[in-house]
Amino acid sequence: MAIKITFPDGSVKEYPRGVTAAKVAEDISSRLAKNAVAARVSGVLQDLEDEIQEDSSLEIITVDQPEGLEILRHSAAHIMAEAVKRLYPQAKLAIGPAIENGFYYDFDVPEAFSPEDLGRIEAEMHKIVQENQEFTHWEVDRETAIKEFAAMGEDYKVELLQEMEDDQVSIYKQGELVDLCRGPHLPSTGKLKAFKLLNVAGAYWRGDSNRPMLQRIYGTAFAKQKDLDEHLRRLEEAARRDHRRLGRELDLFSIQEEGPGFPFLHPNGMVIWRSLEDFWRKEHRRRGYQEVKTPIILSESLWQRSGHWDHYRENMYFTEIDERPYAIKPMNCPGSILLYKRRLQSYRDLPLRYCELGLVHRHELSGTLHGLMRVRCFHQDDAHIFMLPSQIQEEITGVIDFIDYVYRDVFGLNYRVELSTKPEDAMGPDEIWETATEALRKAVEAKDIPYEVNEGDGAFYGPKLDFHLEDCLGRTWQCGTIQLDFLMPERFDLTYIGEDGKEHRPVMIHRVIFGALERFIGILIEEFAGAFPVWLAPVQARVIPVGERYLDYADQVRRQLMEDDLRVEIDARDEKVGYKIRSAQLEKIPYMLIVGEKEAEAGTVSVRHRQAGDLGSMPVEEFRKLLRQEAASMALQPLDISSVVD
RNA sequence: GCCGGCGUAGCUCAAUCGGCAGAGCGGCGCAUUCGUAAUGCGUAGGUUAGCGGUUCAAGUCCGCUCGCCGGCUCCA
Repeated sequence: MAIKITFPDGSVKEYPRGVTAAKVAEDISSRLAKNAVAARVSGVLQDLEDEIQEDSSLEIITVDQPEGLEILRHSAAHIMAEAVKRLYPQAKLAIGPAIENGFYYDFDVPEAFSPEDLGRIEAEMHKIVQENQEFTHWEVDRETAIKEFAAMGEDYKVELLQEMEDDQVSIYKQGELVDLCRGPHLPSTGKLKAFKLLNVAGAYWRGDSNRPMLQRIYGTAFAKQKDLDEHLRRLEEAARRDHRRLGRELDLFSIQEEGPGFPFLHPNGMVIWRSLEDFWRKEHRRRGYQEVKTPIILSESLWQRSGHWDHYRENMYFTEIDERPYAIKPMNCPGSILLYKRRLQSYRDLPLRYCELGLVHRHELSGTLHGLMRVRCFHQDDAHIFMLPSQIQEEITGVIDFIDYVYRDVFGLNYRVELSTKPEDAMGPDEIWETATEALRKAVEAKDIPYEVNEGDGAFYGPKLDFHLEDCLGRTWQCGTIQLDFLMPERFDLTYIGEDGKEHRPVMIHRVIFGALERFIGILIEEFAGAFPVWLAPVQARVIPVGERYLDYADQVRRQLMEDDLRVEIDARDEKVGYKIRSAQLEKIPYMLIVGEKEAEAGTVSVRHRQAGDLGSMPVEEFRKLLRQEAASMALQPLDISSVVD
């Protein structure tokens, strides 16, 4: 009895019924068989050793494919679990998935793993690989599975099984390890060549801080040792662009023991800050925003009215003035709302766009603080748009375009969008949430921007579109957000006078572009690895006189450049040129201007760029134009001299 | 907040079994006046995160507190 197997290229071949994908792969080429990790049979991923009983399409999945690598990593997690069970028989298994760049497995063990334990576990894994144990699997009905896992003391697996809806579940076994798993897996443990355990961390069972804390071991695995080495090298490189390290090395900011989560901006960091702020102001002005400033401390009663008291109190700081209770603002919206309410508003004046670089304070859990990325006080580039219901779409779209312009066009950053929906602890009725959520959804979809839905992650007053940026290790941070709010206007009884002379209820958008200046600067530091484009660079050019005799000329050059507000300084230290260049390079200063006898006589500077190297000499005036233009255009790459226009 | 790890000079790191706290870089001083990634010599710099304990003796061992790092939870 033969069955027909259709391959991805459309070709069809006959094989005996019950043939395995492994045999088919072997039939095609021994090389394919060697790299194969699983098969996709009629669209479903399965093991290579599973028998194929009917006419099917077949794709052999190899380790070179993303799915193949994922299977490899998932199998690595199982091998790690087996190693852990051998060394710590009392360990209970929780879950162990493949993740981006690796895998993890959560264990419940009486004592936490130490970093040294990882070495032992890794060594045991190597043994298991050596033993080349086969991965086998079978189906069993759920009730039986529950009994069996209960007998093994695998309480977490039992809990998972109890919540599953399928009648039949799939069980995998390799060596001594029996695990509840959908698969597929490698044919055998010997296929795992390149892996490494990276670190161990606590993780709550099911991500719930009320449940037990388990021990999570993270590891990574690749098809080849070369790929693993490359990945480890990238991790090291990423550590070098960590904004906390660069922040110290480039003297941009610091966080002192006296104020955990409260960053200090140094003179160099402040230059970046001011450049961003100038850019921010200019861009808002031309989009019809009006800048405001609202107080940092406001009466507690305001926060009760806004709902923060009920929904956000845990994150707030409080104080008392003249025996009356006040709160330090965690958000800027109530302040903007008070400004809106200060007078009667006409429909003619809407949309009213108030923007504010507002300093907010939030009590974040100590364990979550992270350099500039998560702090306890930060400046939001906030704005509140008060508008007619008919203006919702256009305003949302305007903000989406604004964010896209800033992220992509200006900074060259890639971002990911999430639509965050109603949280559990939310104000207002479901219908309003639905209306608001749909309005946001409609706006992103109209822009054809891909997005994921982040269920239950909205603000307590409204759903939001969140814009995430990546740091050097690929961790994502929420930066921009657009929140649509029907509820605050209600609570504060906001109104505008409509065409009909009657009072109507406006709708609000709360939005940020950078998110927080602090976080955005953190992202930029890592994105540029500290080598900021000229418009942001704390020092744009450093004049390096080759000897003391040329200090006067160096100063003349500096003055000339400073006339255009360029940030230039002189390295007047009594050191050799090579030394001064090295220091400027390490400080990642975009341009170095070497001046000596020749330059002083000709009125030129010898230009060196931090990446391009020696660019030869040019008249000071020409360099001035180049630098001015590079700064003004917010160029991400150095300009070519020939492109500079007068 | 929770789990684990870590904390020595401004920075990077040494200090054997519990036995005199050190080096390089950076800083400062002197010499040198130099042409595209490190000139030489000298010198200052420490409550070994803090508090308590064990010991003849603690950077080292124990306890507590603080901070940092990696995760989890949470969020701009």
